[in-house]
Amino acid sequence: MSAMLQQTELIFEFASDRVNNGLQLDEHLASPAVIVEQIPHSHLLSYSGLACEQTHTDNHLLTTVEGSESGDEETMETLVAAETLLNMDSPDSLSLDQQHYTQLGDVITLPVTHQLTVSVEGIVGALGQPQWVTLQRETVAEQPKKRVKKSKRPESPTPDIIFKRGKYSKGNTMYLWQFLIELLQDRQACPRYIKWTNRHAGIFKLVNSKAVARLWGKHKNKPDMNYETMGRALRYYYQRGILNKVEGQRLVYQFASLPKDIVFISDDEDQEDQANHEDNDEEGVPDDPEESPPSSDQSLDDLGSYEHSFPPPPPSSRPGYQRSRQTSSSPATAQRRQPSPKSNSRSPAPSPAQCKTVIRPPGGSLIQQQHLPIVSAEMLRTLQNVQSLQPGHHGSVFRTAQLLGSLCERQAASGGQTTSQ
DNA sequence: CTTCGGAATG
DNA sequence: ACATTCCGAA
Repeated sequence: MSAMLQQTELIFEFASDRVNNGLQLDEHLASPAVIVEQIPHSHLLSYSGLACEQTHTDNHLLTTVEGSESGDEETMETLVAAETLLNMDSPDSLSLDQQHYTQLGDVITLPVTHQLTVSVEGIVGALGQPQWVTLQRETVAEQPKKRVKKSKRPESPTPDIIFKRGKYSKGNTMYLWQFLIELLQDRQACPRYIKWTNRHAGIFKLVNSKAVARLWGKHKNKPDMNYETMGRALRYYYQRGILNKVEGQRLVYQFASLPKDIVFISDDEDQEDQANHEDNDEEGVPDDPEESPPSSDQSLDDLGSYEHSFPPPPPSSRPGYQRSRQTSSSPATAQRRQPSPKSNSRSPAPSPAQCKTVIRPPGGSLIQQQHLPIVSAEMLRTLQNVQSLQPGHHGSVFRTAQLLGSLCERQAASGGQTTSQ
């Protein structure tokens, strides 16, 4: 009983959480969250849908604009205008926590989040830890009651995500990798600007690096952000074991370790393209132009509200991660960093690996704008996904082999390994 | 154009 | 710590 409950709660929870970073959409989500408490899923969704309608407009706009803009800068004007609008009504991903929540009714939202968080977190006992890390820490050993040290990393990047009102603290303290993950879960960006090329392996491609960079810049309020700059940040991730580069393919990177519970949007089982064909990444998705020259972007409005949150520790199945925590918490599984001047032995940053990001299913998510939300199925799926996610730990640096390995692992794991559960 | 790191800076 | 900027070099 409690188990079920928790899951449900979680889901809701992240719905609200997600809001925070919602690039463009957020408010709607918040509302739902509130409702959640009182109502069961279906209702929740319905509500969300309603909420969505409002913002829907913006989203639409955004989408359109971005789509056209993505290809070239010529559309700058349009883009700018769009952005402006966006900003006006929805501060993209930035500070939704405070403002939005407040406006909407933080009272409600906050409580909900808080509660959930507490429940989940409480178990884990992670006080200042980022959601993702939370699990890991616990598993690892975490020196449980050692919050004595808390002072150590009080301000950590995503420390208070949970307890605080939302996830990322007020400003938008989302790391780039987090942002990317979110994007990958965002219907608006996912297939179009960024997409999984092999979800199991954590490999993704920045189709339209420019657009992604722009979004990132928007998020950080750095108008001048560009792929080159963002790329540098990305490169730093290699050393930190957060990302790896998939060589051969151009804008393709791989999460060294990816969250156990990411829910992938779009595609159902995905077309894992291993690395056989080097460059055929698109297929599977029927209609995305991606980088197609023609500017006719059909972008409809999928809008994407991505929700993400941390998963609760499944009650019945506690994730006993098998993660080798050799170096304490190194996410990257002790990957060797070539230079590694300093020995590792510390990985403060929340690595994606441990994080549990749960996303919402696709479908309609809350932002269905026009259509009414229906989500029973989705809910189920989400749950299932959450439970059945696999370990995909370590993604090493190198592609093909790794990929295959991952696949194998996955399969094997599903067969009997267990790890995750 | 993309990719890679070093270096300085916030 | 985590980027952002700038930069010379593949």
